Amino acid sequence: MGEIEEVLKKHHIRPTAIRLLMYKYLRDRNVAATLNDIESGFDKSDRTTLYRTIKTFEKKGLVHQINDGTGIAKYALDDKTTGTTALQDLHLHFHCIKCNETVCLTDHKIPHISLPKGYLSKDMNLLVKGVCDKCNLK
Amino acid sequence: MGEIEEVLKKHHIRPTAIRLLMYKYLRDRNVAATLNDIESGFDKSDRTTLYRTIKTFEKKGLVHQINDGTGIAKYALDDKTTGTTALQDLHLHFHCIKCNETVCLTDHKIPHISLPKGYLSKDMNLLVKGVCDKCNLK
DNA sequence: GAAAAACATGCAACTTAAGTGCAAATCTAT
DNA sequence: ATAGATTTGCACTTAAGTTGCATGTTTTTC
Ligand SMILES: [Mn+2]
Ligand SMILES: [Mn+2]
Ligand SMILES: [Zn+2]
Ligand SMILES: [Zn+2]
Repeated sequence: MGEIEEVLKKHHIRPTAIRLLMYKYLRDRNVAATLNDIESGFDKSDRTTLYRTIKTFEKKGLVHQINDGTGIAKYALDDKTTGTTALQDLHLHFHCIKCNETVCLTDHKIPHISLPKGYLSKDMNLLVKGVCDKCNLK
Repeated sequence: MGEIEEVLKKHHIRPTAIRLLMYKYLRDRNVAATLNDIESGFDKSDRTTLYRTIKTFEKKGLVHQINDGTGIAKYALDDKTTGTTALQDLHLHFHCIKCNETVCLTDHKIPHISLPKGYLSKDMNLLVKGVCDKCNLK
């Protein structure tokens, strides 16, 4: 029961009711969620609170934002199997142009990229657009 | 004089005054432009017209949209040094977190990426965030 | 070359995601 | 218990993107 509570506390997030619910929501979902998705997942709560909650999660390193080219921000829980959040940790994101869903391919890392002289890399995002396995079967 | 006209015609775009100006604007710029950038570059013209012009350019394969994570669409001319617009052609984009500018690194291609079984790739976007050469010197 | 059709432009209005201000509610620490 | 800090909910704002429609311009047809 207190398992999620522990996770939040470890990230210095006070475990309020909504935060516990949102964490569960994100954990039980296997695709990235927009704020609208999250809002639809809760009957009761207010959009602003959900917005600030996801931003708190993001700031505290619990979720990461994904930009899949649709212009609408999506969010997914960080992969906590790797203890360290190094730059090597950067995985690729896949956006399906049929079902519009976006997933983290956490074990597909971004290969090393060489940059022109003078350029310094701090972060990377590799987005692949195409058709996902589910949509491919149909 | 008719050089730009020829380029537009080749892409089945009628060479109106605004279109010629926007093409020139984009060509003489070495960083990707937002619609606001373009708007600021012209004293006279209307935002909607500029919007539809850039969308026409995009549809006809003259420019490509770049999503650099700022949430604001940017545009840059396609690289016409390579005659073919194949999937191999995909280059990487660099967004400087200091000056907020985004550039096409057209000769830095995206390396081959393997996907899980069933996934089909149609397009890719590799975005690197960091500090550009100009900002690095300061 | 005039008329019709097709396309481009400008203005206003709409849509929607994102973000802010502020007061009420809740939680934490003294 | 009280004071201080944080969280929540509601109203409102912002800004990019987009569409409808009337007018202007170019191209095609006859
Ligand atoms: Mn991810
Ligand atoms: Mn580019
Ligand atoms: Zn799909
Ligand atoms: Zn810079």
